[in-house]
Amino acid sequence: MTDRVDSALEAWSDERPDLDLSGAAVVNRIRRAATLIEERISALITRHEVRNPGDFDTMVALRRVGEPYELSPKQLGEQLLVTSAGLSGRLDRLEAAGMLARRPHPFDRRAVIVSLTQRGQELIDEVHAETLDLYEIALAGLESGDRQRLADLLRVMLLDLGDT
Amino acid sequence: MTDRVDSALEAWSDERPDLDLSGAAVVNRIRRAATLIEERISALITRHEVRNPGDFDTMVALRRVGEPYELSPKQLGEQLLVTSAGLSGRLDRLEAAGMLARRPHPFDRRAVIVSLTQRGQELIDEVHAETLDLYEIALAGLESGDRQRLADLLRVMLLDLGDT
DNA sequence: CACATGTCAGTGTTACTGACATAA
DNA sequence: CTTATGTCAGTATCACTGACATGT
Repeated sequence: MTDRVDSALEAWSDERPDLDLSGAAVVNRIRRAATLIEERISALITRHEVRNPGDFDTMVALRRVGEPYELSPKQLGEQLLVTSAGLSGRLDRLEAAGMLARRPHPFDRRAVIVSLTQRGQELIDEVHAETLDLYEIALAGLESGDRQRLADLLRVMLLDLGDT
Repeated sequence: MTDRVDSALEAWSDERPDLDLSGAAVVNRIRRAATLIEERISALITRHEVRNPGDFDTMVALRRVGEPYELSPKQLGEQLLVTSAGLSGRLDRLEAAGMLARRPHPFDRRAVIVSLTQRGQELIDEVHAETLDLYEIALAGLESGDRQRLADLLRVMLLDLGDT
């Protein structure tokens, strides 16, 4: 069986037979797989009242710290690599959707504490479960040993790409 | 050695030890690798007068058809999955940058023929060569057999994801 | 006074929707 | 008249920059 990357590379090698495309065969598959998975995740998220992937990531960051699911906008911005103003906008949307709450910091009156609401926690866990299901669909054709091999090969790549 | 996906999954399994994250270990690496590669490609493109990845893809579509590197906006839009108005904007930018030219269709006076200029062709080939170099860097840690294995495993995934 | 935190207003980017001019 | 092609104007989305209010 041939996938779309096979077809695309074939078209290229007709046009440029001088090039070695073995690297492209790997990297383009990675890019294509990421695109397809992201499409599905995006569709999945959209079904859950939080349209924007960035907003969703913001909730994930809060969920990941564990009880009591609280961070300052400052900390969130650093984790998410978003400017303070950009983050402010995300928080506005998420607060309006009832996914998180802002309250004043008890001692530092400049600061704010952002916390995931009950509803926000539930949504994250729900989406997360659905995401794992989606991954299982994507990996259905690979047995456990294949998965491990794939993960190991990809780790080598990531380390080469400077993923600390 | 551990990459960022290892760290992230470890944090998650602290918080949710009930979940099986072996699928996430694979898929998140694919997503992360795609992100890192796309960052580098984006940086590479930006150095070449065509800032926007979509504009670049438009040029690639023209390059790929081979001599004389011509398509109609209609055909381009279908290939690139962009609306006609959206494509029109891309063509405006690329034409202004001297990368392509529009001329009237000889018989159909509604239609237009878009062609890659000499400069556009050179730019595509240059960027393409640099992209292949970039892929080599990403794959430096994998020998030829590993690459083949990786490509094969990813093909299985893509076919499962419905990549025709 | 210098620095930190968070928000707001205005801007830039890019593609979309819907309307339109022209032609087949 | 219906359909096709391409363009234009206006809109939406989202984050950024820079300015600002407040507080340490």
